This record gives sequence, C-alpha cells and structure tokens, in this order.
Amino acid sequence: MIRLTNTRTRQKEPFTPLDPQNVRLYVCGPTVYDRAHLGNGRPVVVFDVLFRLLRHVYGAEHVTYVRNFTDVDDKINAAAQARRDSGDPRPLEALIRERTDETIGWYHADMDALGALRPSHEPRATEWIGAMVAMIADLIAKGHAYEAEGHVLFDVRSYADYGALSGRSVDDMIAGARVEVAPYKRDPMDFVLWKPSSDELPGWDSPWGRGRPGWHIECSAMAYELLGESFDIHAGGIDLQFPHHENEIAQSCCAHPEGGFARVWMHNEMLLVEGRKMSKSLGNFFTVRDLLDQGYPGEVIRMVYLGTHYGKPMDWTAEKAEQAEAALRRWRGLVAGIEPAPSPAAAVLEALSDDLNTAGAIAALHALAGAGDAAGLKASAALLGLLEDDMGDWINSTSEISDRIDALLQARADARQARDFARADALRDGIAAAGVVIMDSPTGVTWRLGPGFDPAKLEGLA
RNA sequence: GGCGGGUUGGCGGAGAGGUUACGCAGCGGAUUGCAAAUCCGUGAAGACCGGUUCGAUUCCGGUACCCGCCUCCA
Repeated sequence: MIRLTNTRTRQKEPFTPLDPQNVRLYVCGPTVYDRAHLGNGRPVVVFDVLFRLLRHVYGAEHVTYVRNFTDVDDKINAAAQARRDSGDPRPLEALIRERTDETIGWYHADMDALGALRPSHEPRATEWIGAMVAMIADLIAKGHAYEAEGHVLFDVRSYADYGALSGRSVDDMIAGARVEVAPYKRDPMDFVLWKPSSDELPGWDSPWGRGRPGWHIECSAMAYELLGESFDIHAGGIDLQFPHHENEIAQSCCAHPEGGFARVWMHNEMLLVEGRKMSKSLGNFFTVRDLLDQGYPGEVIRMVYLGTHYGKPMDWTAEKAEQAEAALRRWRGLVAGIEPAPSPAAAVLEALSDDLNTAGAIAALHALAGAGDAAGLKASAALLGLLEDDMGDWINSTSEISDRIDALLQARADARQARDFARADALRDGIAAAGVVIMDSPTGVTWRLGPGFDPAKLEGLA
C-alpha cells in the first residue's frame, strides 16, 4: 500500500489509482531556455523514484508518465532575438526551434546522467497549441474566461474553489497587494490564457488574433489530451503550487467539470547549497552539467538528492557528495558480478511506499550491505535507480591508471620486502593522497578509487 | 501584509506516544612492521515555554529563530 502526502488535503493518504491498469502521473517539466540547474534536477530524480515505484507495484506497462517541455516563453524569445540581432538571418521561429531543440538535448543528456528514466510522453507546448486554443474557447463559452484587448483572461471569480490548493482566498491575495493590475482585467487576480504577439514574437493564429498561450494553459491542455479529465498524480516543485498549479486546476476543472483533474498533488521542497539559497548573486548557482563536469558522477548526485525526504529543503554540500560517493563505491564493490535478487527487500519497498521515504530506503540499503546481502542490495537499489549497470562506469578506472597504481603498489611491496618501511610508507601515503584506497590483506593487496580520486597526484610518485 | 514549511546527537538525516534508526565522524578492541581497508563493540539528540497523558522528542497551544511562496522560477 503506497501512501503519499497530498498537498491538496495536507494529509498523508493511501494511494488508490483510478485505474490500476493505467496509473497516470504528470510532472511539470522545464522551460527550455538553458541548462537545468541543480534545483531543476531534484523533482526529476524524486519523481523518477515515484515512477519506478509505481511501475514496480502496478507493472511497468501500466504506468503513464507525462512531463512537458515549455518551449513558449519570453526568455526563449529573448535568446532567439539576441541571435537574430547579432546577424543571424533566419526567421525567429527557426531560431527558437533551434534553441529549444538544443536545450532539450542538454536536458535529456543531463537527466539521463542522473539515472532518470524517460517519461512515457514529453509533449512540447508548441505542438499542442491547437488543444490550448480549443480549451480557451471552451472556457470562454462556459463563462470562465473573457477576451479583452487581444488578451484572453481567466475569470477567477467564476471559480469558487480558486485558491483551495494553496490555501488562500482571492481576497487574501489581493490584500497582499503585490498583484499587477492591468486595466483590462476584471479582477486583479485574473490571469492570462492567451496574449497577443507582435511581429517580433512567435505567434499562432487564433479566434482572438495572432498570439501565444499563457504559461499555465499548456499543462491543462496537454494533461487533458494525454491523461484525460481525471488522473492520479500531479507533481512539481513547491514554488509551482501558486500560481501555476492553482491556475491549472481552475482551467481544467472549469473546462472539464465532469472530471476531477489530478487527485493527488505532490510538491517537493526547494534546494539549498551549503545552507544558502542557490542564486547567481551569491555565486553558488550551478547546473547539473557543471557538477558532472567537475567530476561528480551522476549517480552520486542522485544519491545526495535521495538522502533527504522530498518534502524537506535539501542542502547540497560537498561533504554529502563525498559520503554518497564512498557508500556507492563500497556497495558497487559488493554487488559487482552479482545477479540481483528477484525482488527488492521488503524494508526498502515499505520505506518508499511510505510517502517516498528515500532516506529511510537508503538506510535499509545500508542494512542489506551490512548483512552482506549483495543480491538483495542490488535489486533494492534499482528501485531507487542506484547501482544499475549502465550507471556504473564512473567506478572503473582506465587500464592505464590501473597499471600505474599496480606498478606503484609493486614498488611498495618490494620496499616492504626489503624492510625499507620509510620508502614503503611514503609510497603508500602518496598513493592514498591521490584518492586511492589501499586494502592490504593476508592474501594480497587490492585497491579501489576513493572519493576525490585525482590521477594527476599519482604522477611524480616512484 | 497574506499563505505555507521547518527547528532531532559533533555533522547529515528518518521512523515511532513507552523498546537500537541509519550514514559519516569519534572512542575501545581485533588485525597490521606502523597504517589504511575490514570486522566487532560503544558514548551522544530532538529550539524554548506551557498543556493533554501513567508516560512526549513524537499529540495540542504559544514564543523565538530559519526558510519558501505571493513576480519568471523545480
């Protein structure tokens, strides 16, 4: 029995799919204007574990996972416009498409490196404009939206439950007084479904003239087309709870009052770096690719993400990465060449079933490792997307490095044989300082690469 | 101003109204030429003030501090 914290009800609830033959999950994906930063990776990994858990429980072919690409956005437009200003003669639409194609390629590469399975569908907003226009027209027809000065706006006063997800009333929000008031809005909280595009901006023809969709409508339209008017789980970062998810609910429930839209809402908490909010001004802003390029294996980053429950803020620290790497190296040594057990350990499955308690699941993995249950460890770790064969390349060294280390260890062995302990210890300390863990045993010497292995430090040792 | 979340041992980080979380580090031991690795053992906690209870770190209320959202944002 899976239990999930439902943001909508603020309670942990037993999860019962609408249709166990087709469990449906929607996660808000990235706006594709740049590399995914570390914070973007957290929901991807967290809800990838949810995807894996659902596949395990209901069968891989009985879970549908949709994650969108937002490729209509002013930042994308600006990036394309900048390219055009610098002399690129191609039309804006082509430049935008090139930019978003490139960014999606990066996104896939980076998320693949984190061990995230590809969703069942990854719709791009620009390919579903027709569905959005249809939904907007329907909302106007049903009296939930209105046209004003080329814009189409959602009428929040027409939907009594507006604000229910985030626990605010329209009046509360207006009292907050930071709402941008446009003269054509009936209510300051009304939000844009469609906005006009000038000639320098991408646009599509619509009953309201050439324009482009507002941000929120794409998720409503694509979720409806791919998952139906009711589905099981909608997830994303807590920062999306308001206004994005609130607006999605308003649009979807008004357009399809026969359905309930998402039954369970899940939100992951934000990410900190060394205890502080990640921001460009603090100089602690980095992308997943930055970390990968610095030599942090994707699997290590993934393990750090999963070390904190998704509902709490997660602090990225170099120390955590080091500990995760050390544990993974030990575990990979343990499971090398081992066939996974037919099913994951009950303790791991129970932890994950309890509101995706990944930290608890990792503790259970430690217990399996401690008990020497390599087959169980490998099968259980797979549920978390860890210790999988295709993610283990980072653990292996090249034969060149391996030969170098073997040669140094042979020199040390010779020195020990000659009882030249000063030289033997100097070699040992030098090898260890490079990040190689040396393991002496009665049957011989073995070694493995430890955290922070730096092959350059092996140079100069002899 | 409005809404929401958090505060656990040296550090990270879970569960549970009463019984060991777990990991890292530390300490003791085995082992070692000395170490490392490994194995065995081990001390240490729940912001503050009240309340409920036989009993609360776990439930309720308040205080303090921290954080997020309310504007593009995972």
